[in-house]
Amino acid sequence: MLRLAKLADYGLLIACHLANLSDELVKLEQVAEATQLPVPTVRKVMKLLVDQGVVRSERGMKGGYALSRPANRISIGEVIIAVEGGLALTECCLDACQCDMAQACTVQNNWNVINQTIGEMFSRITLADMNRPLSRSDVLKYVEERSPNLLDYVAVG
Amino acid sequence: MLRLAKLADYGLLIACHLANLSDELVKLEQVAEATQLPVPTVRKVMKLLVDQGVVRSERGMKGGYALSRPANRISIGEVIIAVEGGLALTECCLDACQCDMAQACTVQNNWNVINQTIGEMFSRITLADMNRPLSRSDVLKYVEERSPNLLDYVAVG
DNA sequence: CCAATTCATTACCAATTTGGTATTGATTTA
DNA sequence: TAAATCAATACCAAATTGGTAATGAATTGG
Repeated sequence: MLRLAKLADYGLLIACHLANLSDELVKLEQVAEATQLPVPTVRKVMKLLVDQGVVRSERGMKGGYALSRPANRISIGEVIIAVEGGLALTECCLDACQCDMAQACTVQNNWNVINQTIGEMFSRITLADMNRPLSRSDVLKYVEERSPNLLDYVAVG
Repeated sequence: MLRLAKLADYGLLIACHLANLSDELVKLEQVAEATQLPVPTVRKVMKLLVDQGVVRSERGMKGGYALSRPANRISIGEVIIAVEGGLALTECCLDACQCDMAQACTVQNNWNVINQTIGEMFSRITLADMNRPLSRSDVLKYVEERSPNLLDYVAVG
């Protein structure tokens, strides 16, 4: 139903791995071994994470990778967006609505609302959270614990 | 970030269209025209919807398609699953966890919890809901309005 | 200053997935 | 029996995606 690209999944795995090492710099190959992922793939994902400021890197003999912030200040949404490059459940209505049906745009707009709600949930779950078992009610808390102002921040319909 | 396949999007559009016609049988071509989708594509999606019991069909000269239940008793989750054939955000840990990292499976398990939460949200939003503008707080209600028992139904960690 | 190590960047490829098409068959109505 | 309409199968082309290879740039340490 909802698909998360493998690379995004990898990115999350990698980020959660880094989250367990605090500030220590780890080499690409170490990460690859720890996560059981191919080295070139880890390299690719790392680049994306570095580009988006989720991970910092240092070159040279003592170089390596580490999270650029504490794990509890990096959201999984940030990681996913970094790797997948954006968030969009549907494609229509992004630039200009080509479809004629007025009703279609109601549907599309509703999707956007749903999408944003999920996106906000993802922006509230951190890497630190992901490294300990989450219960279902934990997840719900992330949805519910938003400021009332935010609730209707996005005007619709 | 989260991608919904085009076909699933189409399926939703089609289902929402049918939802506006109550029990009236509509022909494939009419649906194609109304939704601005290619006829063969609509046919493909229809087949999936019929197979899963979301839509009923009748052959012959007075044949056509209609929802198999009232629009407020068909969830968008049902439609999406019908077209996409299942729900899975990630792939690991579906059959057997191949990865060594114990931590990896914590992450994967958390994903499952998140996935199920979203899935349940989708099972609470109906086609009828999708045909009127939803506000963000509406969406939240669907997440919150679950019985307390359900909350911790899925044991984790 | 040079060599070794490690990350950065670019370009590329192979394979799966996906959206879409065409054709032939089955069923109902008139 | 003929026309209309859905059903089913097989197929294709294009886009996406996961993964590879090779070369370049920066840092450390002798």
